[in-house]
Amino acid sequence: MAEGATAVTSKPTYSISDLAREFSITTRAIRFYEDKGMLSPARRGQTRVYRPEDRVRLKLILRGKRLGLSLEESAEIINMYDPAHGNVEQIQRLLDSIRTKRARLQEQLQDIHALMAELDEAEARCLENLSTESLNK
Amino acid sequence: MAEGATAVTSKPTYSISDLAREFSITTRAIRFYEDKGMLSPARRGQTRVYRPEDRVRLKLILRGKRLGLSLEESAEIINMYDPAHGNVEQIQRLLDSIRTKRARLQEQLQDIHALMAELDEAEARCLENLSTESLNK
DNA sequence: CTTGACGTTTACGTTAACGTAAACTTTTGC
DNA sequence: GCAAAAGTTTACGTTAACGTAAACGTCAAG
Repeated sequence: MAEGATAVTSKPTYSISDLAREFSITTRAIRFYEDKGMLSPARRGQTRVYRPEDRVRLKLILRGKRLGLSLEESAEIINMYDPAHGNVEQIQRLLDSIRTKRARLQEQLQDIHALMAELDEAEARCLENLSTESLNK
Repeated sequence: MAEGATAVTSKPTYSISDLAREFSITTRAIRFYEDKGMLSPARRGQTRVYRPEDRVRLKLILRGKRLGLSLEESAEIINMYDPAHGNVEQIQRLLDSIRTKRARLQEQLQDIHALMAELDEAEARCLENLSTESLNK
């Protein structure tokens, strides 16, 4: 089961270690995300069978991690993609959390730009030091 | 000691709770950062006295947190601001880690833009649902 | 037919980043 | 001058996010 494709015409499936390899994580982590209700792969007997939608969800989880989100926060975001969300109040609260997330992302953008500028300076100082260092030889 | 300024002409100082209030964290957290070697405020007797440089360091720590960095990663970045870094090898390794950090920040930028786009879509779907919902009344 | 690669569940261990509490001293407002 | 507020150290508790290990099933290859 090196490649998960059953037929080129149908949707591909993946084993747990396929996904683990692709994203450089452990199978333990993937099962952990399932325990947390963030993944619910199909089963062939006992064995987990992942479909493209599961793979996308996993990608979203990992993107969240790269952004420093907790699994719970990622779960919240992923649930935003869901079909319908019942009543008006629920939708309002969803809108709220969307806007809150956006605000936090804006903050992160500022932080990243600031930090990048400082990395530039630090790099410049390094190069400076390297050149003066070579003069001492 | 409501305001930390001893004299307007000299550099201001801050108590631990001044900083805790300003950044909405606990004094426990601040002492914890000190335990980790990330802060080393002056002392007046037993009492910690923070100077502007300490405050800046704290800001850098918190910015790191917003970006999902571990305290260790933040410490590494903060140390990049230090005066001289000895020999050429050290500087080379510093340059390496600067470039690695930059790459990770670029990743984060991509992730943020992607996520923001998806938040836009999610918001649109919400508003859509709200309008169709109101028709059902 | 057994070995090895892959899968499963269950459960205890670990690390980071603090929270919480106790027990005590020091400073400050009135 | 004394209670309340703020400071200190020491130490155990907690949560998230897995790691690690045990103990077992399954199936294709040699």
